[in-house]
Amino acid sequence: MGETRKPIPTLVKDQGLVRLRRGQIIRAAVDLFVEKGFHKTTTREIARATGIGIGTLYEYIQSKEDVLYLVCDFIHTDVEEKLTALLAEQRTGRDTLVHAIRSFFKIMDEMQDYVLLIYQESKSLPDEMLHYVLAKEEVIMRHFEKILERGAKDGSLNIEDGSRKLMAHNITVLGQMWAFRRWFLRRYYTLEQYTERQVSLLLKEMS
Amino acid sequence: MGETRKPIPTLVKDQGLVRLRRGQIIRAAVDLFVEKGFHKTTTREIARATGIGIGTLYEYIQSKEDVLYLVCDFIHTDVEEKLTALLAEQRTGRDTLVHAIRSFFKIMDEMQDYVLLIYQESKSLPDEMLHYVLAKEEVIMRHFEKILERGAKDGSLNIEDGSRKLMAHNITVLGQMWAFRRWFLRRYYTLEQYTERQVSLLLKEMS
Amino acid sequence: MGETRKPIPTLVKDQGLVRLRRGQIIRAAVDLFVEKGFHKTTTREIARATGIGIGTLYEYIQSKEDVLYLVCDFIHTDVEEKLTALLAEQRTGRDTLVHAIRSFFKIMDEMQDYVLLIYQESKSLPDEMLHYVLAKEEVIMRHFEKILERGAKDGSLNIEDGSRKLMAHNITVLGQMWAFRRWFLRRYYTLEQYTERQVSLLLKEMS
Amino acid sequence: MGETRKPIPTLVKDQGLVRLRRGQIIRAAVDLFVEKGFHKTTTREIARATGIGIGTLYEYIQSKEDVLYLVCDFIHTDVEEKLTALLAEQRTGRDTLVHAIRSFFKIMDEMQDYVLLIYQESKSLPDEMLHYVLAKEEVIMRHFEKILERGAKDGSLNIEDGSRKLMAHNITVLGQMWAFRRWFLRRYYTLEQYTERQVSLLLKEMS
DNA sequence: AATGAATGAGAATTCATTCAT
DNA sequence: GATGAATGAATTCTCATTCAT
Repeated sequence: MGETRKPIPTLVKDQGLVRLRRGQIIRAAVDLFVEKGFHKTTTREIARATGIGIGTLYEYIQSKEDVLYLVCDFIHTDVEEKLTALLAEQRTGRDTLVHAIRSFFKIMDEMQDYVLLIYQESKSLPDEMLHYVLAKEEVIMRHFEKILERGAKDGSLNIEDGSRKLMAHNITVLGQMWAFRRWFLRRYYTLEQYTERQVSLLLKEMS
Repeated sequence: MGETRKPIPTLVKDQGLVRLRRGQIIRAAVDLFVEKGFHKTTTREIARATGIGIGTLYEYIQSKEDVLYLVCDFIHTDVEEKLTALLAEQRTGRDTLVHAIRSFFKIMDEMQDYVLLIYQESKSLPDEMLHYVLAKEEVIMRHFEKILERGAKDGSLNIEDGSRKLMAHNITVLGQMWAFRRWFLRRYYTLEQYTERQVSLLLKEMS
Repeated sequence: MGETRKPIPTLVKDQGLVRLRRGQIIRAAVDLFVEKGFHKTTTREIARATGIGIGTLYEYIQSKEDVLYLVCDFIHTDVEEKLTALLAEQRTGRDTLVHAIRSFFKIMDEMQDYVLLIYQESKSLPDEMLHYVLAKEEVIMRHFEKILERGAKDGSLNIEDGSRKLMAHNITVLGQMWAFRRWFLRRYYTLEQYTERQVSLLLKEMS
Repeated sequence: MGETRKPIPTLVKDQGLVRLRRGQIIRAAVDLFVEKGFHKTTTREIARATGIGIGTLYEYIQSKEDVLYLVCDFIHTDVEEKLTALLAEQRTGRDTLVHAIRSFFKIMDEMQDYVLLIYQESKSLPDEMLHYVLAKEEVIMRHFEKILERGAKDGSLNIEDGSRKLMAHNITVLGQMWAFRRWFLRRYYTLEQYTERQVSLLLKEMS
């Protein structure tokens, strides 16, 4: 597997400092992007919210798109870390899947704004960066794929090989939709209701 | 039920002319938005592609956002019309649903670019316009809801009342995702495969 | 002979207006460039001095370099027109040459600042534009070349073919140097003295 | 005669070190200026090419213009040194002149880029520095003036006093033009041809 | 003496919108 | 109704210079 992250050039040599400042930039930018969207956020606002000068901002990035990429990457990494942590305690087969779905939906709920952000703004990324972001998205899907694979092997999940990708895709998408279509879903379901019904739907297919 | 469309003010009195010119504007703008996105498309480009002067453009709209709204509304209306047409020949119960899903997925496939457009750009609409767009989205979902209702009544679909909204939502979303996540799905499935597997998944829940 | 001028794109359709406004822009810019140089003149200053808004300026040009090109082209055209006018009354042979040199040196004196401008700023032009400017420079040299050719033919000037380009070059350069090195020459010579001595020098070679 | 060089203030006390570092700076900057021009070269680039930090650069100079001055002065000094060396073996009268011209033209050929640099960028110097640079230019002209004077005295050159400055000026300028107008001259003459024809032209005047 | 992170004034350019014709 | 020239606020990004370490 190749590199999973595109390195963004910086004029600053001290790598520790770069990590620190970029962390500050990301935290400031993510809120602004959520609030006003990428296009309506100005670089000056990002700098001000970060607590640094506009000139300093450009010591750590090369273009406004770089900030968007850093933000997208940060969100994906965060999702993945949480997912990985939650899946550390690996039970077997079907149980793992149920557990994973519940966890993932919960994460999607917590990170609503960020999920939305990626869905709506990642199109503004330059091609190459977009590829990296989509690759990360796939990494997340592959978590579910692996669980499905395990379940198929130990006999607790009944799913043919050709449907595995699709099922992993569905799980991911239905989780993200809790965030993306909250304007609709929240009117009729709580997170728990939404989760349990989707779990039931998804498992019925695989019984 | 309230108005289903927000009237956009115009300086021109002749209603026929307004409809004509706006049609031209929409057709020009939709292609530009698909190609470069809403923000990167300029009003000048819209006017040029429409074949009218920039001043004339502003006789028919009041702001660039108006164009985006007209475009979104046009797309939704198109989807709905196609859906309505395809559902005119109403069979009963489960058959109708399967037919509807297949039709809807096909429409989503044909209108890929437009689905994408709405997913990515509707956030740029002013609040009020966004509400109208989301309301239209619901109208589409309600099509499926009604079919589900009919199926429940005639006994051919086994679905409890509380799950109906969710199911309609899932159908809609999974259809849209064929367009939105084509970068992934196309690698593994054809439209037919995707459709049949999703149909099978959705129906198993309701057997 | 190919096109002698590079067309600069404009957003304004009315060709008469374009000529008018560009004339205003050139007149404003040439003074600013003479006074502070190309790099230290801002586009806003050019707009202000022209009496138009910054946005309007960019309706008539595409970049700051365009203004520099327009200015360089204007100066060259001006020199050439003056030269052509002065040479209309064509005497023969050596007389014409003497007359031409005197005229040219006088023009160089009148246009000192502009000659300087071209010598110092034309390097800031994009490659293609620079070629057009150098081509114009050659057109001016060719005026002298032709006179030399005529003189050689009618026997009043003794110059071999291979030296003609060089001689035309020398005349042009020594004229321009009256402007370019005024900081030195003015201390010791008046324009008349400079002219007569150079004429004498140049003619001695060709006797 | 006054000072021939403007002292540039430095924060560093050790004079030897100053000379060393400034030498490095000049060598780095001259190439950059030739390649991209003064304005498009950044101080950061100069520092990097010199192999020192940007902070260190400013220990040895006070402004970017200082670097330009150091570079111009270096070039002039170089020209002068080469000229002086070549003229050490002083023959008499007319021979010396011919020898000097040939040498000078050769130097101009070797230093093409640098001659161009001075012609195009010295205008960016602050007034006072510009005066020093022009003074150096005069020093070079005076070399030729002296030779002409000697030739006049020993009878080998026929030139009246009032023309001496002009003749020295012409020699200098025609030499520099080999560099400055290479885009034209190179098409028709080699350095040797150019030199011999100019020598012949200049000497005819003085026979 | 050396360093390089921080800075912010300033620059070119864009673009939605207006309004006189 | 149609037009398109005029506008200037807004935006991204640069870069010479400083100063604490």
